[in-house]
Amino acid sequence: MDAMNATLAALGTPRRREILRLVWADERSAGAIHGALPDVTFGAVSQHLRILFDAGLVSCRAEGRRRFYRARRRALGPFKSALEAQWAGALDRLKVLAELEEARRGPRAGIRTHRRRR
Amino acid sequence: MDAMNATLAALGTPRRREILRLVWADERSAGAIHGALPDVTFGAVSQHLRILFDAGLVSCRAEGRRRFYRARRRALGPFKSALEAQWAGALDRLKVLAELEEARRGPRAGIRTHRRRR
DNA sequence: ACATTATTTTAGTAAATACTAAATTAATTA
DNA sequence: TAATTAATTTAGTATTTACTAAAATAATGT
Repeated sequence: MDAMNATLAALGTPRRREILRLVWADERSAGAIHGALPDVTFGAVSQHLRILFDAGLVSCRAEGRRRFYRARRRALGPFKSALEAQWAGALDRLKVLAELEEARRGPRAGIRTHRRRR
Repeated sequence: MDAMNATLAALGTPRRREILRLVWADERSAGAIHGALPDVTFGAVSQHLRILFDAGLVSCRAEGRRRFYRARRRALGPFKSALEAQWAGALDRLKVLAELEEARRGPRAGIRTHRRRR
């Protein structure tokens, strides 16, 4: 997969754009990112971070047991301004929430799925 | 779904970017687009065209029984230059083919799926 | 060593997606 | 009118994806 495909695939979901936004201005630990996204598990956040990292859209700095992520704004090139423009609107956060709700998929929180071996 | 989400979701697959490229410089009929994509059915192309149209990334002009599609380059804003840059490379067509092959999903051509009522 | 904390990875599930083949719609032509 | 052509839409399937919960990994602290 070339860089363009990885970039556009990674940016193709509202969830990952929300994560990218959280690490846009400052770096944040994976746990802090998860804390800002109350409707998703830590595991899911970690998976999205990996996709963003593999696409080269975020950097990762280990410090102790934490890992700090930060948007690689230069790597986003022409997409940088488009994302910033969208995030500029004051009511945008509400739109993003509605959009996330609309775009949700997969099992819902609290639904029991399966049990793993002990 | 806001415009940004529709745009990035539509651009998120190599197949739709390939279609967009085909209608980048000149308009083409749906059939001509299908003709340039030998590994996909006309129906699948039509579905992709609808997604691109709904996202506002292509325009559609009916003439007789044909429909001519064309990229709405202005609507692509900051993505325009990124796409053009990727398409500029001479060997890019080969890369796109490899990428499409890698990204293929769904039933393969020739596999019998089901039979509809007569 | 053991427990705690932070994160990743794995295994499994539900939903979305990309696709095919067939049916349908619509415009043109015989 | 019926046949032909161009395209869309529908119904059904396989694959991918986004997710959860649990297990595993890794660093730190006791």
